[in-house]
Amino acid sequence: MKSNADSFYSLVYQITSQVPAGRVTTYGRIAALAGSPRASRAVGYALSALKEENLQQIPWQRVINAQGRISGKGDLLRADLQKKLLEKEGIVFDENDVVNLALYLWP
DNA sequence: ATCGTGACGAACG
DNA sequence: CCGTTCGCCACGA
Repeated sequence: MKSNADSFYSLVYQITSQVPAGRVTTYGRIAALAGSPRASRAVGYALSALKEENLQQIPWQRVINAQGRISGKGDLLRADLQKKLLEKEGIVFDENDVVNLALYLWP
């Protein structure tokens, strides 16, 4: 059986909320957990729809791409904020602003 | 139902 | 490192 009131968006938010501090996950990973391993684009689309209210309750900053890098397309301010928030949680970036997913990837 | 769009992913050069 | 190309999926008009 499938979820009823939970759209793909809600599912993405639910999963994102489960990511603990000090860890990160990728769009593709969330898509897989949501039941669609190839819906990575849809995941990013869902997070882009987040409003200020949601930003307070959802750790969107812990979601990065499979290359361990921040996307924040069209909004570099948001990308800079994301990096700061992650570093604050203990995440370390290398000289190229890339995170070692082998160390922080969740689940 | 069809089309355009997008915080993606992997493969190539 | 960068840019390009193709494929995948969900959503709104």
